[in-house]
Amino acid sequence: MTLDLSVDRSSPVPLYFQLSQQLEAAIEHGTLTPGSLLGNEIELAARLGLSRPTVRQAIQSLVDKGLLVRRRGVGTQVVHSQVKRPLELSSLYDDLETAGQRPATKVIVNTVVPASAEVAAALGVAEDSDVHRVERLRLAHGEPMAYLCNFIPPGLLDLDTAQLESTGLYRLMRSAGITLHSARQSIGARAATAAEAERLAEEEGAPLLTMQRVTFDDTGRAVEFGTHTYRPTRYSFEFQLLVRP
Amino acid sequence: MTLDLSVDRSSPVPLYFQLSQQLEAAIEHGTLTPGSLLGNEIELAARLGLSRPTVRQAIQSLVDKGLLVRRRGVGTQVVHSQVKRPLELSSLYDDLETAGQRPATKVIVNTVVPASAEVAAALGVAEDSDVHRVERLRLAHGEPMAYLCNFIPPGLLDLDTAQLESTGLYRLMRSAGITLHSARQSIGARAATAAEAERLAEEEGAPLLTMQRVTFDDTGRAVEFGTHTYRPTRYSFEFQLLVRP
DNA sequence: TCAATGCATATGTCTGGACAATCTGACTAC
DNA sequence: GTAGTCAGATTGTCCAGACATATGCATTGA
Repeated sequence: MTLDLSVDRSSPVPLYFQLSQQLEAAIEHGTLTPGSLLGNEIELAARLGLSRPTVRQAIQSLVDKGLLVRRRGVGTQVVHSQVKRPLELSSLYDDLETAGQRPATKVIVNTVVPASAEVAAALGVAEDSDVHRVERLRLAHGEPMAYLCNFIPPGLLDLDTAQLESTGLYRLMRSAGITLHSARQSIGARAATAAEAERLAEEEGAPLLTMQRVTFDDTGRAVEFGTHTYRPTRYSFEFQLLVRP
Repeated sequence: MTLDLSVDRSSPVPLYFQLSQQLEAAIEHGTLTPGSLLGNEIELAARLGLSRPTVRQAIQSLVDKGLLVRRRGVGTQVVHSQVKRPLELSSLYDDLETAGQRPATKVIVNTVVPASAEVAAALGVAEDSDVHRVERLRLAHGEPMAYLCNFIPPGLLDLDTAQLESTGLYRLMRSAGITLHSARQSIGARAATAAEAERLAEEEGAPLLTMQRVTFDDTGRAVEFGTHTYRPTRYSFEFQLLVRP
């Protein structure tokens, strides 16, 4: 069947982006069935009144997302597998919200402390200089799910306790004009200490999932250092990986 | 300082790739210092005798890797942060080897079994149909580090015990002509059972790091389903994330 | 029967331009 | 002095082609 594609040249949305969105919708919707060929680029460009580079740019963006596979001499195929979303720089809050769980946050600590050696190294600030320290308990359906301890360099954003309880840290940062760029993560496990067990309603010695993360903005500045502990019976890290060709 | 860039038009290596490699090397080597502007694309193209799209393609590939940031009206900047490598579809074997540890593998089980419901669903094969089952103990410096249980659909590759002990599963697959494309992973934690504790030289009830993974090739076929348990005192998952703009 | 050759097809690479959108900084007007 | 305006610089988007190269299939040859 011929796909119903069209572009609006009067729109400020780039043409390649209009096309890639329509193709992605068609894949998502099942109009483009997995394994089917997309039809060659030249003909597609002619049909839409676009140039081949523009069509290629649209296709390439979907290849990067893992939705399409190109084969020279063959064509462009729709990957047929349950590709969800590749791993994003997401916050636990957003994860929970999209999963339909209603996340709640209880701010335990929201203060300014001198940076320890570890925090100073992670954030790239001087030792003993002031940094924000935020500790939060994240709940889902009223049950504790994770304990989040974060350090934030001063002057980046207002850390209002009420705001911290109503949304996630990443969302606050983005709305403060910070462009998140990359993060370095480490995921491990260890036995709960007595204090941790108490906070998360677990037993001492119970296995906990741990995550440490340093987040950088697009200037390379560290904007956040976090040490999180999760209840493994309530949470696990799920993500999709793509090979870089 | 002016960067020493050049391209070899007689080489079969694409021009944009030659350029991106030289730029990456310069960044890695410190010749291009973090935060410095790259100089505008037009002038760079003229200096190298290339067209602007070619130069843009080279730069774009480094932007995708997170090494550069473009800003309209400003220029292209070298990100200054310890960007290592974004998360790749890597095997534990390769990870250990590049970390300088000498990995060893002991194949515990290498047989063919009927697929359980869980395995059949993950691999997309019929329940009770034959699949390979491989169980391996991965050691580093003679110490057990992880217990790997994998299921592989039949007919994909020869599962030779000697080969499994001398290299990793992913490497075997790649050399069998399989093009790995994506994987769906889940990382969690739980307490060790008596049997698991014994295999990994831990105590019963000790926290273990767990990973489940289904790997797909570029046709969307599932080529491997694995259930791994790691000793959290010896191993953690470390990776770099990039935001997709 | 099976292997080698050749051809059509599709993507990969590259060119040389054009105009638009955005950011920075300097200049001007109040 | 401050705010608004404008010009220059730079990347973003787009075009119309050209040739290279890998793939799959049909044809040809042994």
